[in-house]
Amino acid sequence: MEKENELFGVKEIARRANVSTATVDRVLHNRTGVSEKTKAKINAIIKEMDYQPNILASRLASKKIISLAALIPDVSEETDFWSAPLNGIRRAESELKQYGVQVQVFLFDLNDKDSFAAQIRHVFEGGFHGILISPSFIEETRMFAAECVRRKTPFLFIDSDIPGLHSLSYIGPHLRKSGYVGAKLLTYRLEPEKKVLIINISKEIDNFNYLEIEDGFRAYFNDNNQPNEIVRIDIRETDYQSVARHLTYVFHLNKDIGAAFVTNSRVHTVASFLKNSHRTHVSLIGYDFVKENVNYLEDNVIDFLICHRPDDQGYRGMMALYQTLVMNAPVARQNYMPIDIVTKENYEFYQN
Amino acid sequence: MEKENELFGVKEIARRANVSTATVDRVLHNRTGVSEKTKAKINAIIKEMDYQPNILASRLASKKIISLAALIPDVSEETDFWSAPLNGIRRAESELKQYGVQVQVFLFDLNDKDSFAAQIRHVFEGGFHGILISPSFIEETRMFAAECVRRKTPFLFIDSDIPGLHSLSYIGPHLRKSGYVGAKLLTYRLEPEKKVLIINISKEIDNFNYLEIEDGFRAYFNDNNQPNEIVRIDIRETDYQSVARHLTYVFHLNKDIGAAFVTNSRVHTVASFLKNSHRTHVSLIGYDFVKENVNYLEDNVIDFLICHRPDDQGYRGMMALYQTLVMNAPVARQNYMPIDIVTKENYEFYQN
DNA sequence: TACCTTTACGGGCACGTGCCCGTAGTCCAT
DNA sequence: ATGGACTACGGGCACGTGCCCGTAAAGGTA
Repeated sequence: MEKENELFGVKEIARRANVSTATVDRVLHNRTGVSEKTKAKINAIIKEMDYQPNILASRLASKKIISLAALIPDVSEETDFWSAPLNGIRRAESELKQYGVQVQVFLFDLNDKDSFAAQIRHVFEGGFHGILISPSFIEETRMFAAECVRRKTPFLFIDSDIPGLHSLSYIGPHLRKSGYVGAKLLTYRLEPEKKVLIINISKEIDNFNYLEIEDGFRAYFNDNNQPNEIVRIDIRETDYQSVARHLTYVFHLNKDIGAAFVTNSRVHTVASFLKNSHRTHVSLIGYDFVKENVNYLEDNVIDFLICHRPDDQGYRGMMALYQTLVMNAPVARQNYMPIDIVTKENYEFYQN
Repeated sequence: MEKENELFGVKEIARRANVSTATVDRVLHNRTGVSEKTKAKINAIIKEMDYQPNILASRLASKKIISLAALIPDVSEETDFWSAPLNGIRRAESELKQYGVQVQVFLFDLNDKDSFAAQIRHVFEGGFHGILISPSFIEETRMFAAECVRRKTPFLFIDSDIPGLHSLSYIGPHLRKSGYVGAKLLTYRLEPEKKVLIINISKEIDNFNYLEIEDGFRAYFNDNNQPNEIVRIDIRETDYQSVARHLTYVFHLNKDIGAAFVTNSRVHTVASFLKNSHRTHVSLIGYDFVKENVNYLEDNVIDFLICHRPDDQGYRGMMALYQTLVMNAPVARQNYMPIDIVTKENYEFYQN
């Protein structure tokens, strides 16, 4: 069983053009030292036979390594959400290792804008060929993007997007639609006279993500003439005591709340409150497949979790950078992840 | 930026063992022609330095191609479900092409046991190195598996499993849990006095899948003391007229059916009936992301679709075969896919 | 004319592995 | 002693590409 007669290599091109493989190589990597005439001839042949370089041989022969950087939040005691993307990044790393690709991960503190900026500086010092970044702080990301454009370094965003910065791609959820799905699930069995509570727990003020999600959530109510009244609350402190205090107040003011929607992964804090205050009849939906949340899912306090395959986001992000740099294959500007619905019954099979 | 000093090749092993690379190679591929003493010495060195062969170089140097076969149902006018796994198989094929892997797909008619057997014969004539198969007919699959074992050809099942046949792996849903999830969704907003209808539409009698799903479905009712009465119906003809006739009868006998669960992708036929008979208030859940089903999802007739990433099943199946044959990496015997919940609101992002 | 520079190209080694072929050494039958 | 068969091993080419280095030809300068 022999490999089919694919003489479609540089040698074949060289043969047809009556030149050496070295000259073909120069054309392929558009280096200097080839006359315009020869160049045109070779390019014509390349195009005609739709030459696809053998990446195995290419990566084997090339001593150059490709170095990629990933800049994402560190896991904190608040949430281990980012361990999933990191996991995907590591998975990509081990796959790409033998192809001469090196990956370096830079972690920053989600509550510390300066650590983000500092790590960006470190990334630039490293002179990487491609960068994956979670654009957690808008202004800093803007400057980061500008510098990347200047250096012509491809970069891409995961988990949340900042449009218009010439990123190679965005890999993450369609947040508006995600909120839309949340509203569907939350109202699926909700009685019309009950109120719905939107809860946003976040220290960051300029939370672009949150606005998108809430917008989608409300859009569902409009589109479907959902009669329920919507109450919303912003909680700027993330500790349990503060959250409990605010929620106690809200539930005191609104006796007939039938369902609550938490716009991020801190839904477990709300779950804890509902359980402690014996309000588990309230439907609860929130985000992300993190341990604490799954526990409350198991416990029937959280009804549904919405997830966007964070592991895959990391993996695909790194792979997309590799594809661009090595095969310079085109990558879709928007790469929306599925909006997964996780319940007590199916979570054990959820593959992040 | 140079590649790190990894002298971890056969050359290094040869140097340390004071032999030539050819001898190391013989040991690595346990071919004959090496004395026991030398063999032991080389094996010790290999183990000590945890030698990882360079797959790039290996595949490049090897003229042998690896040929894989995929044996799956053809798309029919009844359902295009199997276009998704086929798609995943093609995706794997194009990725593996440059690694010297060839893929050949064999299609059979789901309604024709003989075409299945015939294609199995063709597969064996091809002398493939690894085989992916959808074990649609149990007896024929048994014989297939026995022959594979005799030939020492690795094979794996996708979409449904037949345990105990020494398949390399099963890649597909945990059907019992899948039925369990279906029951959860179906009863989520169901009133206690309403009845639940389980519908199985299938020409095949020995439908192992169906039994598993129904078992899981009923298990949910038991585990959660769900009060609803369950009515079930088997329909052996798959055309609309037959289905409508049977359903008309069932709905006539049971006035208070509040929800229906279809155990396979033919849920669209039921949806059509419900719509035509103005019974869209009945909650409806079924399987698989196929065009017709999505249309009724869009139309609010089907509430939820349960899916098991058929595309991914094909992709992962081929990749698993490749991993075993080339890197001879271990593959998990059971590879359960996520149980995805697809609704009108999130289907546009579902990536099969 | 002698020498230098630039342009345009070919030769050939390297990457790490697979594997064919050759051969020195040993043992045994003629 | 000669020949044949077998064992245990080394040499070396090939896979397709990257890229260093060498060089002939053309053109320019003193």
